[in-house]
Amino acid sequence: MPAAILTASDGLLRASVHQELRRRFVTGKVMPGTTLSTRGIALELGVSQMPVREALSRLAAEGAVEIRSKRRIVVPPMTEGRFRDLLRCRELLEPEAAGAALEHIDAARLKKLRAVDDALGVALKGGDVEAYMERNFEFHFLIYRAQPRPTMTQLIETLWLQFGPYMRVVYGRFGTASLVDQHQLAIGAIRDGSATRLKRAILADIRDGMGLIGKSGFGPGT
Amino acid sequence: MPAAILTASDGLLRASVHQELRRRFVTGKVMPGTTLSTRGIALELGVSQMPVREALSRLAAEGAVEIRSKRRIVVPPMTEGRFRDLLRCRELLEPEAAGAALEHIDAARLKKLRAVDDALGVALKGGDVEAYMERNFEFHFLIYRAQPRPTMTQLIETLWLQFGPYMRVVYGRFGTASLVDQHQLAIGAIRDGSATRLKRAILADIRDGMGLIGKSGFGPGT
DNA sequence: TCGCCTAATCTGGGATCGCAGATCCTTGAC
DNA sequence: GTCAAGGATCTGCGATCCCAGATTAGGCGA
Repeated sequence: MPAAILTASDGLLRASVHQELRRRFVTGKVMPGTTLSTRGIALELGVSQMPVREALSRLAAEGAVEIRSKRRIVVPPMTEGRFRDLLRCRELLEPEAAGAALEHIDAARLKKLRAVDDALGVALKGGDVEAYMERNFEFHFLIYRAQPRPTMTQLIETLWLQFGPYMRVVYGRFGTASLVDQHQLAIGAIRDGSATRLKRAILADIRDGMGLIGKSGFGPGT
Repeated sequence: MPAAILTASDGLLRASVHQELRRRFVTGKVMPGTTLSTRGIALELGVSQMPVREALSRLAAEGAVEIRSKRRIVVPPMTEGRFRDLLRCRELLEPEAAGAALEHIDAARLKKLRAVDDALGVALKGGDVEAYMERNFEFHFLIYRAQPRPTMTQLIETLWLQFGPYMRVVYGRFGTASLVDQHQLAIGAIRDGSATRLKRAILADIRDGMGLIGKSGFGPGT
């Protein structure tokens, strides 16, 4: 049952596939430890194996999937070491990106940010994990992508690609109820044009996730 | 004339091809504006188009090559905006990576660093641009890779992948004579275990390159 | 001699085929 | 009932084929 048939109308088929898989990763629609197969995804998406192969190859390059020995493509389980590593990179890059983006956030984008944050709040209260992750992704990258230059944003995306599946597990285990909406602070900082406060809000938001992780631990089931 | 025939003995052919192309980029063996062809590289490396395609696809994902419209894969020319963007990321990540790596650099690695720096000094004096770039890459990543966790190093590698071709142009235009060997300061800082001085040395080394760029400009020929 | 149009060629992208190896399930022996 | 062995099957990877489109060069007309 092809849930989402991709067509070549978008241009490059491989790009569509990559985009679709990427979306699934950052929004936590795949779980760590899952094994993926080119043929399976190809069937599901209604395309040939070829574009799927190249998309998975790219995801492997970005560290989102791991190609074990042969014949097995898995979403790597999170370990404490890898988690700390990724977190350190996020703490380094994301506040910086937000600070650089600040001056490029116009009124229209700020309005969109508020709208996304509203939707995020609803998902948060309702305990809708998937919606929360989608909105959260949208919120952060609305900020980062405001920068005219994309390099740093691309680096951050590869980090989210690796975090996504694991965050989904953590949220699924603990729910989103205990999350504080740090985004309000970010919006306030943007409104006031304060880079310092914006950076601090982003940092706090990142570390909020870490709080949950600390309670969760890194069992083999993750 | 197949300068380097790759065989599947290494394991995955696509990985070998990717590695080989990657090496060419970071050491500046390809020039900005060059067009690459899958068939051409496949012939040169003695492999089929397929591994080359996937390798180029990965390089495109990493920003090292650009797939224009259709039928053209080019090494993107450097622009001032892109350059500043990449530079900012390097300034942010590389000193941090070096600082984190410091405690993991043992005597053996330090000895290797000195050896590489010696070879680098020879290349610098002799004006051998290619050798200089190879040694320079080796030097930096001997430090960064000392970290037990690879994420930050991988991010930095994608930056070098984009810088490499352009640095080659700059060095080719101005020579390496005017470069100061900042690496001695780095080695001294490592010997003394001073993270602060190490970070400063790395930052200075990065900005040294920028000095040349400032004199070079971003003509359409780049 | 110059310019435009067309055809041949070369490109990348997708589909399909074949292979080697790993996994898994069945079946048979104890 | 249990366990192991062997085959069937499914996997990813590389090779090859084919197609649409873009580039280019050559030829024809003015």
